Amino acid sequence: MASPSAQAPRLPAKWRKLAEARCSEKAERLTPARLAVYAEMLACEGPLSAYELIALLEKRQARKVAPVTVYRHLDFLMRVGLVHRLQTAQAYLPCDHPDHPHESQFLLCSSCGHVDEVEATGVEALLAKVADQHGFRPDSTVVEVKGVCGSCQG
Amino acid sequence: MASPSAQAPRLPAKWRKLAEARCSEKAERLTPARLAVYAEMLACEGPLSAYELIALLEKRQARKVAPVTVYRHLDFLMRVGLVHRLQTAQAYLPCDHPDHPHESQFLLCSSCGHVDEVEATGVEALLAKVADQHGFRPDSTVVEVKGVCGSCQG
DNA sequence: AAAACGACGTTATAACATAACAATTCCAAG
DNA sequence: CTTGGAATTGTTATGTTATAACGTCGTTTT
Repeated sequence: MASPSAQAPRLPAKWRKLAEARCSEKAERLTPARLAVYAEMLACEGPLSAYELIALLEKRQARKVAPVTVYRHLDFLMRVGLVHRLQTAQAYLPCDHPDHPHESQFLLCSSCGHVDEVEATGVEALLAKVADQHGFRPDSTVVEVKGVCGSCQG
Repeated sequence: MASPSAQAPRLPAKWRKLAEARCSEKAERLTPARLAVYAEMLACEGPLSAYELIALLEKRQARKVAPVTVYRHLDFLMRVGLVHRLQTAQAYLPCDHPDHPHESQFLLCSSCGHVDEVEATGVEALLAKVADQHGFRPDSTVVEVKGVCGSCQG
């Protein structure tokens, strides 16, 4: 039988601890399968489509992985705040600082594909103000900026 | 043969003028097929998925409409700035004020489905500033806020 | 007129996501 | 400890969204 390391990439203790913390906060269970998906995403260093993730998991685990399985794990990881969905890219990205719940803004480089997750002070407040001016009560916000990152500007 | 009004909903002169203006600015051709799609979207008063739009067009024109056809027309309409795509809803919406090019923010009511397109001063500027602080050169932005609109709050 | 280009039709397929239901595992209450 | 309920996972199928590839037609440009 294969060793555990063949089942999932190494997950640094720091991230595992954070994951456990987020789950116990919400009384959610961090199962091996869920952890394996999270670890795979962290190992990848960048956004992944659901089907790219399926391909990686199938390679890693040497068996078929049904789409619905991965979507369920992704739903879980988003529910507990460990993963974000990039709405403009139909892709998923591990949260950069899962130590606290938050709304983020994303800077997507159209040249290299890198995504920077930032938590800019003022953005959420401004959007809340704008919503209020229109009599709108906001629940969640999506802010994604496409452009060219510093490294890709000659 | 059917009258023209059976082929497309009535499109107020004002909107047609604006559409023509936007197209000539960009040296794009406003063909009858493109106009028909735009008119259908305006007649609907709300966001439509591509396939909902296909269904409406098929009913209106009494013939099959291939998805690729509608997607091409949508691409065109977005290119000239007459239509926006709601990234969080995979849906399309005619621009509320196509008299000038702009970036918008969208307020999506999760209760009634209404979408308010607003052009809040400061939002784009703030996002530009945030991007700059990260050495990022922005090309386009997506801002979508989910919540409950005024009418739906008891 | 010929070449180049853009628009549109047609067929097929790729990519993304969920429904429905069965089987299993986990955990808490009795 | 065992039993019952709830959450998780497996399996199969299907629904939804979007694009690829290629041909034809019509207009514009040379």
